[in-house]
Amino acid sequence: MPELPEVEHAARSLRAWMQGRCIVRAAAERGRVLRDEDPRRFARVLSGRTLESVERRGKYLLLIFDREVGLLSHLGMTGKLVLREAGEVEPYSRARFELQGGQVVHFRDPRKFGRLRLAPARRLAQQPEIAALGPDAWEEPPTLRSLSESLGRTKRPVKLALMDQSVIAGLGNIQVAEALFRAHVSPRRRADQLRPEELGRLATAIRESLAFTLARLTPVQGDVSYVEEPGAANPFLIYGKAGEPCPLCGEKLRSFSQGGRTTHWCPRCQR
DNA sequence: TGACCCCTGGCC
DNA sequence: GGCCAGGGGTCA
Repeated sequence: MPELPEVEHAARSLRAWMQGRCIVRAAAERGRVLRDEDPRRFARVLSGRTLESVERRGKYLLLIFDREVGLLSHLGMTGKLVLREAGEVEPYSRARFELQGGQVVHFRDPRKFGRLRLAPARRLAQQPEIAALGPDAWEEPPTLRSLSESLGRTKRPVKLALMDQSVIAGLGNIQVAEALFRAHVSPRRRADQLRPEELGRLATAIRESLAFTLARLTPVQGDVSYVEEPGAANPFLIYGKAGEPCPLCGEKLRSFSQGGRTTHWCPRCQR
């Protein structure tokens, strides 16, 4: 369930698995993931192509095949790219790329919130969803200056502003909660009322939180395990830990709803 | 800005 | 059986 670190990891995995390899056959099921795209066209356009490059912008993947065919991908809530041997059945596989030599890369997505869309390679970056993104939180890390400009424009709570992909691209519910905790800033604070020292701490905290999560996702193996999956230990500082003691002060961590999503925080550390 | 929707599985 | 879930989009 991907935020920037998981998508970055997916990009690295794709490069390791597919870059320079010929897709003997591509296929996809008709339905939400492909939206209005015809699966027959998907198969026709991508079969026989070679993956040339994979880029990440925010939570989107931009794949380029043979310099001309582009594929825009978003993993949604439950999307994941996995490498399997030929003939293995992959549950919830919505699309697959059969590689020369027998392996298969599946776009697995139980909840079908993910997306795959063909577009001319040349115009991938101009697709509306990509053009609407703010600076990438990892490639163009936020600074005191960039945050004071982007957050200074909105009266929304800082939690919601940081979740807005047009403000900063790549952060989701977990990374925002973790970064605000690291910065000692309350998620309820009005974005335009943060003091310079708080913005500076927040810029650092965002980079640290992303680096922390990304470090746990490497190295690339045959399969990609997300940081938090059913049964896995929760590696985060406060996310998903409401009711447990704060790792810094021991106060009980809390959660509440903000913009329809759960926000985790420490009422004593975050002001 | 908030409500609701898209989907399915896992957990209590 | 009901609630929850890290994504985005639309509508009033």
